[in-house]
Amino acid sequence: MPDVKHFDPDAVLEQVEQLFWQRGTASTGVSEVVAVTGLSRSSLYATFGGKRELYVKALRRYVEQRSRPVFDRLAADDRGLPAIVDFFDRLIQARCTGEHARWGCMVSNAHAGSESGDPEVRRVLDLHQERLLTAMHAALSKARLRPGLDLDATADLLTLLAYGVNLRSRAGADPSHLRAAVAAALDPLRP
Amino acid sequence: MPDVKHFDPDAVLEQVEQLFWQRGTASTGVSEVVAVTGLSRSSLYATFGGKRELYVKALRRYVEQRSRPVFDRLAADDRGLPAIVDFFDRLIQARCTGEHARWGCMVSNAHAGSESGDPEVRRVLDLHQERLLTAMHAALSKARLRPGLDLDATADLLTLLAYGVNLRSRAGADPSHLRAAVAAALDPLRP
DNA sequence: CCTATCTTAGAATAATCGTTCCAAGATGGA
DNA sequence: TCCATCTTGGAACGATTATTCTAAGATAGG
Repeated sequence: MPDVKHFDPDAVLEQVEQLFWQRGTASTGVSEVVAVTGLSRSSLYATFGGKRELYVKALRRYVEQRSRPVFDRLAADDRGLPAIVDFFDRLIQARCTGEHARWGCMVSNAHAGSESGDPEVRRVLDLHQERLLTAMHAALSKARLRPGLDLDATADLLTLLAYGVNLRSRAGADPSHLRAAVAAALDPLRP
Repeated sequence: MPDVKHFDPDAVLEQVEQLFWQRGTASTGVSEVVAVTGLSRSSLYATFGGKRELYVKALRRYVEQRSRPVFDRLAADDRGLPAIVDFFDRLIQARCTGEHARWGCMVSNAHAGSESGDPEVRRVLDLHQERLLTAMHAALSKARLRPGLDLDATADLLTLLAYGVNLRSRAGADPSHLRAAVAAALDPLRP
């Protein structure tokens, strides 16, 4: 039997994900990927393909490993509006402090870059959007809300708000302002 | 007296602005700038400096020539909520149809890219944000609103919503969904 | 221990990057 | 018309880009 890989592909993919997340794909060279991962170019290309495929795989990993658990928690939370408040609190916390502060959201970043022209990337963006929308809708449907409220439109609104938070947090937005804006969106929903 | 320029610098800057707006700075080469403008590299560098300064100048032009008039109109509109409805209608129209459809907003795009790390770029982003916030606040302050509403927080919310619209429009978001989301944000403001 | 088969390190590739340079061309006051 | 002074076209620059290739190293069944 032949030789086996001398590294864990998913651990490497996580490093690559963080690199592309923080700095984008267009302004990150393969040399930097090599430097960060410690892999040789041969191993990199043999395992993941070219730079484009590497980026798509890293983006997919972000959606599955980072976004998915958060969306699932939101969808499964039965508390109603507090579930949504919690979602935004955690979002703002993650975007403004800690390890990934001021990195924004990798998917939101992909929207604005030239990578969004790639059909394969676009499909990942749409998947992300649809999942967030669905989770938000589920959480909303379990809340006691002001009568006559349009659930679909409100879910759309809160989803767009999340994208706005992601974007502005990258430019150093004040977390307390972000929290106040979220409160302004959620307060009028109450009966 | 020496020779004079054989071109109109602002007309060229507009072409460059559109190039960077649509494709971003990291994935647009100086060769493409040369190709689109018809200028020689000498003239380009003598007039605008290097690529970075060219991008910043193009971004500044966007903020002054594209955003500013729209924000001014919003701030000067005395109709109250209809002024804000109008702002978002025009925004969604511009982002989803016509000449610049699916380009997003150059400033929003800059948020997500690596260019947002540049302090000079950051200052332009902050200026844009502050102007939009101020205009939104002015328009809100002239509206008949539900009592007890937090004007500052609501202005923050609507500003973030605009960024969300900008982002999602680039990925082909359905304009009618965007309009419904905006309506969901504005409806509960009414008394 | 041998060897078929894979992985690895790193040199080499051609293309493109942003920038500079120089000679030729254009300008308008003297 | 002459000329000092700027602009212009385009070649040239070294650095960096993504990708490929080759030779050496590692592996595990026979």
